[in-house]
Amino acid sequence: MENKQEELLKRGISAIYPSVEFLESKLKSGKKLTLYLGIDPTGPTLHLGHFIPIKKMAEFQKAGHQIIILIGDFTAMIGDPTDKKSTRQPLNRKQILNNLKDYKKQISTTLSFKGKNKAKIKFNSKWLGKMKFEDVLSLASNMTVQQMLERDMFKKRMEDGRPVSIHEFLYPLMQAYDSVVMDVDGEIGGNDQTFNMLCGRDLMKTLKNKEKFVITTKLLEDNQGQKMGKTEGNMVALSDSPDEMFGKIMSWSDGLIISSFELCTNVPMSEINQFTKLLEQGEINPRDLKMRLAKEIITIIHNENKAKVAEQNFIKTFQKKEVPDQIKKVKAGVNDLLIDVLLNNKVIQSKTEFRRLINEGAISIIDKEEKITQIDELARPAVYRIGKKRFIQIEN
RNA sequence: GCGUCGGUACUCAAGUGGUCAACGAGGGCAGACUGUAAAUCUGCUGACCUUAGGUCUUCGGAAGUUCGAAUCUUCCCCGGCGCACCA
Repeated sequence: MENKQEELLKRGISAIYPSVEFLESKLKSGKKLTLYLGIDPTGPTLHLGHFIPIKKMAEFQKAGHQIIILIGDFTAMIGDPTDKKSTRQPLNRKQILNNLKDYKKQISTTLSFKGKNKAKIKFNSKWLGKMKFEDVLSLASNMTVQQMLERDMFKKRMEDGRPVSIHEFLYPLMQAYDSVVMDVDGEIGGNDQTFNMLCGRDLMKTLKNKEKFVITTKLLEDNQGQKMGKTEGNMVALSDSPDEMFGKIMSWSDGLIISSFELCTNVPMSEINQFTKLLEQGEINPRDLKMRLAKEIITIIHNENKAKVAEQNFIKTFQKKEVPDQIKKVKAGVNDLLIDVLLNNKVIQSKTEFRRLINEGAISIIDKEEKITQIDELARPAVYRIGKKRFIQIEN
């Protein structure tokens, strides 16, 4: 029991405000706490970065606390300025609704939306969308420009002579107001959200005289502190197939292994510490550890069986250089050109890309180990490999 | 409102009349190497073609000057900075 609490308050945690002791006393009181995680539906898929706080939420849920997932369908229209160098393109309502369509499905593998203590989903357009301008004004009077300017990224943009819009100033305020309306005890989020979440803490104190606690989770980063962003291409999306996840995780740099184990799996910390030692002493091949990592993550997001299958596929495809079990199959006419078939099926972006790939010797027929060198190559029934990762089976 | 500087490809960022499909960096793609990687090295990275070449479309928008414009002119849109305005 004591152990669980320690896990809850330490594992994957970056900081706790106002203090760890404060939260501990809250937990000890035995009261059921309400805490929330805000997600802005800025894209259709959630990724591993979202997963980390979600997983932490799940731990609290298991401990009997009330969990709220707040979909920032209103705030998403403005866009969180965090980490953005320039003003974000506002999203329209339709795009937002489309984005959040599958969120619940993607989250439900981790959090429970069923049973006694089910997680709730709320939308902040419900209250933010109804505010009158005067409501906004009185809310805005609780925060100063100076407070906003404390934000590095605003400061930096000003120094660089880049625009900072008023509506972006309002973003942290809106997020802060979410806390107040929902009257939560605490909030969880990635440590890049610290500023926004602390604004909520301040506002809660001002308006409700209540101490909201804030838990920030660590971000995925390698041992050199390099942040793993979704722009880096290998960010695992929660909607990825097990095979895709496995491949992506295996291509992570080794430095990411330990922190990923801590943040994304349920492997006990004692075991993870053991891994650290083994790695340092070179007594274990990082590849094997990564395979374990991939399996653990896929088990949580999908299930154990799928994780095993994904592992088998990976071994088959990459270690033994065989073709994966499930590849895209496409029908083609006898006289169709390969270039057209690939283009029509969006395996390649343009004919020019095809030419490039051919020049690079990247396209080949698997069985015959034959490289395609002609642009007017016919689409023969065979399994083609394009580069390392793309496969397509053409049938007549 | 006045003045001034600026808006360049996925991102950042050079270029200021022809040698510009546009230097460089990041990202992406491909090849070599490997542990599947990462790092490193090499090549590619607007589109279309009969491909060491050609054609077309791009440098905020529109019109113009010119044999020729991302580069010059005019107007417009959008931003930064300074000044003014502060009823």
